[in-house]
Amino acid sequence: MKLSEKKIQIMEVAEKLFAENGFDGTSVRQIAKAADINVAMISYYFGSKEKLLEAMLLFRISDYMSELQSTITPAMTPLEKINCFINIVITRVHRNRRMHKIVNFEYTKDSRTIDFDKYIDQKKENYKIVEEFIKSGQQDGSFRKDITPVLVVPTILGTYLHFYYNKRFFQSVLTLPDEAAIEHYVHDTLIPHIQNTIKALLTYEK
Amino acid sequence: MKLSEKKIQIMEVAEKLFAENGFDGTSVRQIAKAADINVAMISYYFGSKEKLLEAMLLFRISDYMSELQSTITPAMTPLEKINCFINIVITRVHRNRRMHKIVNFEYTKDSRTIDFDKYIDQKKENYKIVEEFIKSGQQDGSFRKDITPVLVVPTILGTYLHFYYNKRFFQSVLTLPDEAAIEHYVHDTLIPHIQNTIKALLTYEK
Amino acid sequence: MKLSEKKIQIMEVAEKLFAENGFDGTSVRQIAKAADINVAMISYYFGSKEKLLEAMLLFRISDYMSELQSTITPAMTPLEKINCFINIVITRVHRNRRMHKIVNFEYTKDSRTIDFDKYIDQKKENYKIVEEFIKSGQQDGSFRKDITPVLVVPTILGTYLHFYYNKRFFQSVLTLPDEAAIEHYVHDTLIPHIQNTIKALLTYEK
Amino acid sequence: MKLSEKKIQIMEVAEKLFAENGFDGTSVRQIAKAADINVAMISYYFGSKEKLLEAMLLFRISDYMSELQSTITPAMTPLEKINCFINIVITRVHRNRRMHKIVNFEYTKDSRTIDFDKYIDQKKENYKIVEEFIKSGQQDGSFRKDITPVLVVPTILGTYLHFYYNKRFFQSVLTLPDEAAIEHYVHDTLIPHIQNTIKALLTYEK
DNA sequence: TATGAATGAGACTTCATTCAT
DNA sequence: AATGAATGAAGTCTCATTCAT
Repeated sequence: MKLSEKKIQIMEVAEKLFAENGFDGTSVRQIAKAADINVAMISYYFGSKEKLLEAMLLFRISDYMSELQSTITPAMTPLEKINCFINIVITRVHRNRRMHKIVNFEYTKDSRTIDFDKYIDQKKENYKIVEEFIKSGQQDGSFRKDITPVLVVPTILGTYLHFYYNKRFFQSVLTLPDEAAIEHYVHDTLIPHIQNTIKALLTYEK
Repeated sequence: MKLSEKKIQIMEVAEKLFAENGFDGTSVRQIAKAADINVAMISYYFGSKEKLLEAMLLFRISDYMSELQSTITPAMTPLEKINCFINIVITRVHRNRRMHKIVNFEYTKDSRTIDFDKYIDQKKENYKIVEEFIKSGQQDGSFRKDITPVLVVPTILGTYLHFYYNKRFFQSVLTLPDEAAIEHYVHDTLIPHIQNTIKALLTYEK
Repeated sequence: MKLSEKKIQIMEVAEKLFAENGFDGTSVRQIAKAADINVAMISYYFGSKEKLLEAMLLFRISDYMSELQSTITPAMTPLEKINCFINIVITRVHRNRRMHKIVNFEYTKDSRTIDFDKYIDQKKENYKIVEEFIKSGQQDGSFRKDITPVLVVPTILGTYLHFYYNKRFFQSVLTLPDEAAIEHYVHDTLIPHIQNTIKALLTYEK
Repeated sequence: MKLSEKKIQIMEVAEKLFAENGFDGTSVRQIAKAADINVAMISYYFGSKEKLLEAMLLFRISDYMSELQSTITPAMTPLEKINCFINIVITRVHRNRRMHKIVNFEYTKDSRTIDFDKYIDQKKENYKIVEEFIKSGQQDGSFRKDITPVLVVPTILGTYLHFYYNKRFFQSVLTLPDEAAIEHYVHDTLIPHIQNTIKALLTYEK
């Protein structure tokens, strides 16, 4: 499937609406109207509404690959690696926060008919990387040994996730008037907070 | 609105289905069928599908009040208070995880027409309590001073949230075959992990 | 069927609502609420919504009988009789304008299942009376001979009817702020206008 | 909104059914069945049942404009003008009697949500025209001065209205077996009757 | 006698998709 | 390749009535 400009435009509009109103809460008519195309185009281009979501996922995921390997070098200490990972992953997830929100919700559905395999693969990749970093830190003695590596990811992503899902609340509490302010807050305060938290968790001596 | 047995049954069925398939992804017909009642009963009892959700929220929230005040005593140290809070809140949220999932999603919708006021009030209460505990720990010198109290909640709840949203993944990775096993894991491992994390964050010396 | 107080109250409420929103546009629930009774009462008392309408008609019609014979005396001239008739009939119809509006509309329905026989009988009575008056006037030379008596009634009732159906319009044009003002206008201006019109029609020389 | 053949067909069917059974008494299913289209088409074409009625009104009204100005010339006497007006208006109203019946009823509803503005505008136009004719006749001395011009319209239209609403009664009394016979009666007898009545009213000397 | 609960039918509308061009 | 028209299914809700007490 080639990515004509129209297709991309449709996927971007769909991502926005799916994130705002949910997959079931968004009709193809809404998408068509917002993307200024004919309703029939969606079935015509993607086959169905569900396949549009799948196409959008693939589009976003392919947008995504292997920034990690090029910035995290073997010379780094395990803690530097973790910090670097947190920075890259949260930045990424924040950039693609809409897609992540959609998946997070749709993936848990019982009646699901959507194919999330590619997304799940990537997710597992992330878990593996973090586990490796932590284990190497545990081996060289810089990290505590009584940490379950697999639970570190929920703390990293969950903190961001909860922040984003309650965006409106934090906007008001932290006085973040617009998207730019949120952007800055994520980079200047939230990411350091998460890095701090994980560093403390991994290196704290009882 | 009195709570007849039928009403409660409908709300419980609805909660389950809303959590599994989303609010928009669940039809009143499905609910009626699963609850073994006539479709018209939902409008008859609650007025509308949306009001059913609101009634269910109130029902769950009223289930909920003031366990905190009776278990957290002034004699405790700030750290003990925080640990106690984490334990109670995560246990609670886990017990009502379906409701929280539903709200988490529905609340972010742009087109929302549902009244979440009571729920939000409770949420704000939680934030206030945590902030107080942290500030008192900061004053008596037991906690670091460079922590943003408001960001501690996302780390607590977000960790649980992310765990629950990826339940299937963790079930397979951590070999948790059934709900009982998950229950034990949450209490025996996840809650301590979160307590550990927060303790480290608050008391870690650079 | 005895006319308990409750029954009368229900019929009066029903008449008001039927006149305001039509028979199909009024639900038994609305009636029950407005009359402050249980929904089931309507079926229980009257059998059905349609039978309630029929009962209301009978109630109003029996309210109604034979004022004419006692006020119109043989000694009157035909014109006096006509004028007296106009006065009595318009006053009556105005008093029962709601019922007349309902009947006027429901009676023309194709899918009608309501029994209007009693009402129609009364209507025919009216036509006969007017015809008699006119014919006697034509015989004694006081009325023109080229008038179709049966068309005089539409002019009398139609003028009032059109006035009432466009009540809001006339209220604004004629500055009639409330029901009392309308009442006065009907008696002081509209009835004389109709009497004038009919007198002119019947006695005018080309 | 362009007027495809299907749309017109739907509007005509709807007009018939609304006139026969009322707006509330007619379901979109009935309309769809009678027009031999899918139920969804009504929403698809018009948006809703109410908007279908509004579209039908506009369609009929646009059918309607400015026959008056081309037939009523300044050279006519006021009486000729009035007679011409009666002829045109009654002919028109009779042609569109269904629409007028519908509006007459729906417009008086308290719970009304339908936009009748265009229709009302036209109605007001009619009133203005009649008033002008009458006033000019009163000025040149050919009409009586003690007539309320605004009450002349109810007499003109009300007479016709009452005749039409009691069609079945008059059919039997006047032996009018079919629509063609009614048509003739309206033109040959009813319109002259109304013209006679108004002429008498306006020119009669006490 | 009187009522709150409950019901099946049917109301209007919107849905994603397909058809004919 | 692209689209406006059209469709059947399903959505939520309200209806008048009946049931069980």
